[in-house]
Amino acid sequence: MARLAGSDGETTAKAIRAQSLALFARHGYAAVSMRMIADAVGVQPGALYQYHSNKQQLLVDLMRGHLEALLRAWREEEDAADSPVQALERFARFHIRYHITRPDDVFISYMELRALEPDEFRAIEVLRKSYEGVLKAILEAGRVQNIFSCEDPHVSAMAILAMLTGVNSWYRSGGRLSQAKIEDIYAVMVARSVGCELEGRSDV
Amino acid sequence: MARLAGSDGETTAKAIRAQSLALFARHGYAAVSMRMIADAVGVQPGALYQYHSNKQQLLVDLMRGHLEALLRAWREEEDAADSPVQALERFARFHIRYHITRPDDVFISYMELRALEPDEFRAIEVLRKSYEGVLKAILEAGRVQNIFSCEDPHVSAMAILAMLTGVNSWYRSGGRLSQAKIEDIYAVMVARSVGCELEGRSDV
Amino acid sequence: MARLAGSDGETTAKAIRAQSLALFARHGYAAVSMRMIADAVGVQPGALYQYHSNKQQLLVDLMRGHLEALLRAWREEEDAADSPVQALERFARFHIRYHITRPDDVFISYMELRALEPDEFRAIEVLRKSYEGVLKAILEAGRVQNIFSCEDPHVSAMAILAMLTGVNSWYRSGGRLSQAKIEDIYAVMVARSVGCELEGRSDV
Amino acid sequence: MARLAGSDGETTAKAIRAQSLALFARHGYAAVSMRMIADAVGVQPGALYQYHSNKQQLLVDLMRGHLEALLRAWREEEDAADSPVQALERFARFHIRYHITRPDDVFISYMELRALEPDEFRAIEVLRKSYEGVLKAILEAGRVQNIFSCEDPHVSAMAILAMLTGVNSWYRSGGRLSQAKIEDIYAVMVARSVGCELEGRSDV
DNA sequence: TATGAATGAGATTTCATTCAT
DNA sequence: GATGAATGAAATCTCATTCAT
Repeated sequence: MARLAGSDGETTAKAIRAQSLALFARHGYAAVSMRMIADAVGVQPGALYQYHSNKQQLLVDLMRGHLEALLRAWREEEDAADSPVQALERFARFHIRYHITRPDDVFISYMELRALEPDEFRAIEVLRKSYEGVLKAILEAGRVQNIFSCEDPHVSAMAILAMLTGVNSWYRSGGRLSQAKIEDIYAVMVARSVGCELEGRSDV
Repeated sequence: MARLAGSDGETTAKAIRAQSLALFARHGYAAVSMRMIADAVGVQPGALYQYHSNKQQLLVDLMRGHLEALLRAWREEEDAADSPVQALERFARFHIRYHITRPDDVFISYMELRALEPDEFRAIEVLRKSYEGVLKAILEAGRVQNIFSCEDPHVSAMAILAMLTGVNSWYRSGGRLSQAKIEDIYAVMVARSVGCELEGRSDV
Repeated sequence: MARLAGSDGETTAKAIRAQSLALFARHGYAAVSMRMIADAVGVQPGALYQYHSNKQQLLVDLMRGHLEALLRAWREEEDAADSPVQALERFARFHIRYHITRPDDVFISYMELRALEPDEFRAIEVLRKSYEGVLKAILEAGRVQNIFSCEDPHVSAMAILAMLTGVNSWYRSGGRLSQAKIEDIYAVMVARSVGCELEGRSDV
Repeated sequence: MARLAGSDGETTAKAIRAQSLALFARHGYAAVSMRMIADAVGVQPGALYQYHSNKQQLLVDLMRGHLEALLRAWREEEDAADSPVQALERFARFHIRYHITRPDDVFISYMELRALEPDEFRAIEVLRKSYEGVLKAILEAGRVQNIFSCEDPHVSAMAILAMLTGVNSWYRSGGRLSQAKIEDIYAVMVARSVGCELEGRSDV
């Protein structure tokens, strides 16, 4: 019919983001239909096209939103005064903390890259590589200062990111381990993986 | 038309496995149609139903085949005489070696669990947990002998598996690093993550 | 949002007529969406419904506007003192001149009759037959005076109108032939088709 | 379900051609849905895609089929021994006879060119221009031999084709005039339009 | 007078699957 | 063992239209 009394574009836009994120993460982009999203939002499928020009663009908008927010958050978190060891710990803790609270964004931004058409893929890859570059720079700085025993910063960065992001594959909030404890455990493992012991935590 | 001269069920069966594996890995189960698989194999879609009763069962057959082969391979690899440190290194090297050569099987067996219907999911999970149990047992053995500094064998096992399997996300055969070198690097990182140094390799 | 400063109903009405005419002529009524028209006009689709109650009525308004203007123009052009030959030449020249400058109106008024619902169709047919009657009357007058060799005025009228209107299918303003030259050529052909030579133009 | 007992591809293919031709001619390409065609044929819409890869290709197949058959038919009809006057009469009679029995093919092949995408349009235009070239060659031959008073063969060809094809806009089989009589009338008009009288027929 | 949000219907097309041959 | 023809359901997306603002 027409606009329902009280309906509001911004509210609908947020609901579409939230519901499509949850559905894509749970079932995968290809397995989620626009009808499923519309049902979750409480509108007809056609209404989704007022907000995203097609299904692919909806996915792109979710990914771009996540990666841009992630990069902004790190820029606020980082401290130029950190030593490489401090920077590595800060990064590990930040990564876990940021990712653990947004498992759906994380999952689709890493797993649904294959669903992107070439142009969209390239645009998103730029953002993703930009974040990977943060960790690589930290490792490289530690390596040239002979603080890290890290033969190949690229491989180490990939391994560390895989390990850190892997938390999301098993973490459930309210589970046995607190978020802070998980940060502690992983910070130590990350440091050790480049040959460092974090001070005062050899007991972990 | 009837059977083409020279067409052969076993050949077709293998081609279906190979092509569906590659397609599911590249695009995801939901994004691959039976027609795409049939085209890749060189038959009509209806022919696929001579080998797998439906699309879901085709996926299950691929996963079960992979996981059963993986467990068989480990049983041939393991050595009851190993110390926990040796066992951990053997496991790390085995995991990388086995997985690096079967990236498609690995990928779909981890990523397409969500595409399984409940009954099929449970059956596959049993196999998967059985393999995770191998690593957990090694870690637990090292922990009780005070060889590993490993507070929580379950968390550590998940972290290590994530890191090891993560190789597949960036490894390309013929790349800069040999498979043996990658095994070395990861064996050291895995050992360090539980507080051990592998002998004679502090230079890695 | 309310009315934009400076927006003006009459301007919009004219723009809707101009743009819908061009789009219907180029792509056909059924292939043009209200959204396409709105985009061309520079308004939202809903705004179109302030001027025409629905898409069908928009088409009817275009056709009626054209046919009524055509009949008015002929009434101003015709000369009761003409002989049948003069009247036929006048009609041929008028038809070409009037139609050649309004190709879009002409095209949709002839081609989109099939898109009209029965009631609207009948109303438009009355206007169209009224114009065809003009030519038929001229031919009939020439026939009864034994000036035209024209066995069947109806068939001849249809043939002549098809030929004359056919100019629009290839004429492009600024092309090789001037409008006046085209009028000359067709006036001669029309006259000859009923067995007459126009005076002083046997060279054409 | 599956193939119905007794269903047969060639039968269905012909039915699709016949029904889509009739529907496109009556309502226009854009106004006809695949569902309408499927209903007329007596199959589900999806079955149409076994015969034509999409709606556009269905239209192209209809047009190409018509134009190729038309050119083949003329090649069998033409007689190299004809004088220009004889050739012109033969062409006029052939054109009317061929087109009058295939009004739907004719209509869509001339009117739905605008519905073609650029590549398809070019391919069809080649065929259409090839047929126009037949008439132009006849006119040109008569002009250089000073038999036809025809200043511009291209314009005359367009005018004559418009007139001849225009028959389809009013002819109904079983109507007042026989097909032979219509051929006679038009043959005379066409000849006169280039300044010739057909022998023994000045009475028409 | 016009917008912005939405609807309900329907468009084209693809899908997994079936089964007579 | 495989094809070729078809189904019934569902996918993505567009459409004309409505109406609170």
